[in-house]
Amino acid sequence: MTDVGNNSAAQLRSIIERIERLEEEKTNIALDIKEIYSEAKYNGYDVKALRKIVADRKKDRDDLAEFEAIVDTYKRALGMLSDTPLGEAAIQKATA
Amino acid sequence: MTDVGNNSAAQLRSIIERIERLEEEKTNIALDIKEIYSEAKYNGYDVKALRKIVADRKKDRDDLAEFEAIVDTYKRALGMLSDTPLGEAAIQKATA
Amino acid sequence: MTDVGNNSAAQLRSIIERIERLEEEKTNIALDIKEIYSEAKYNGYDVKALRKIVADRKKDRDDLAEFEAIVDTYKRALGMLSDTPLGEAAIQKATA
Amino acid sequence: MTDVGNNSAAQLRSIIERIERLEEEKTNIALDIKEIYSEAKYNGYDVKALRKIVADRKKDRDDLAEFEAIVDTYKRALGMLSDTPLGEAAIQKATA
DNA sequence: CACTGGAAAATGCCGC
DNA sequence: GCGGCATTTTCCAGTG
Repeated sequence: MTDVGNNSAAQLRSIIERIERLEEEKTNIALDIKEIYSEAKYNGYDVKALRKIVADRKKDRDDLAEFEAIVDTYKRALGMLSDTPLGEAAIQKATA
Repeated sequence: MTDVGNNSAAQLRSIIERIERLEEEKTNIALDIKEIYSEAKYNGYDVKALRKIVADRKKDRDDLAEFEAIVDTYKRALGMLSDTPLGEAAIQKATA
Repeated sequence: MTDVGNNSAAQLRSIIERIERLEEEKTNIALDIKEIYSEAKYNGYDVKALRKIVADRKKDRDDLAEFEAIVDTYKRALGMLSDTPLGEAAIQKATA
Repeated sequence: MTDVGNNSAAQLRSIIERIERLEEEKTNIALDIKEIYSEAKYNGYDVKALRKIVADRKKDRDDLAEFEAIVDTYKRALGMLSDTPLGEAAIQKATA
């Protein structure tokens, strides 16, 4: 086997193991989340409602992020004007 | 608003925030995984094949876990025999 | 092998095969449904909206079925009165 | 209302009704399957075990399909060699 | 009658 | 940008 081959094998192993390590962490976190929902349920909360709240709040955040991305795009399009009163006005008009 | 109400609101807030914190961690880990795949792709690896390797290895682990669960069931079925030479022999035969 | 054993094996085989045959039919129908959605999408329909319509109509049907079950319960509770004007009036009042 | 509107409405109705018809068939088949499990349970079979058998057999079929897909890929990769003795030998070796 | 486990549906992601 | 695929979420029946 060549050195290249060895390196490739070692590199491949490294890739796979890093991924598996992270997948495991992800799974554990998912379990933690489930546990919180379970506790909440035990404490009388409606889990479905909780999930909806979390989802809605996430959607709000995503919408906000999208909005800010648009604002950034406008800012970039406006270039150096963005930090002048005129640029500000343009942005405010565009994002009203 | 009553104290109970305050407590409930605080408790609810705590639940939601803990979940959202964990969801964020989970998302970040997912991003890390994606990044590893991206790097691998950049280094000439076939991402689909890598995913298959990871999935197959996971499948192997799951199969092993299932097998061990069956073994545990057998062990339980054998009950107190399990700590006797006879029980040991039976288990070893069953799990060979 | 005993006759009982044979019968059992044959019976088991029959059970499994009948289930698998039905599962296959079910899968084929699911594929047909997917195809209709695909065609609809190709024709410019919003698949997500279509799915919602189907779900809502199903819910309506279920609600109607539930309603009719309640009516039946009332009718049964009212016994022979159910086919008299008085019974009708009672049912109408109860289901208003 | 325009003719186009009418056509669209009719088309939409057609789509929805075809889907609902198929959904109903699917539900009926699911009920048939449940009935078979119920009968089996009544006859002393372990339903959970039956489900596992069905699932495992399906898994086997899926694995075989996947394997054959890989073989097809190899065959395609071997291209025109496949109808020569050398190509045949290679394929047979690869799929042994 | 609430809970768990399993089927079905929906969503998001990836490559083409 | 779309279809296929994998994951996630929802739904529901069986069970204690």
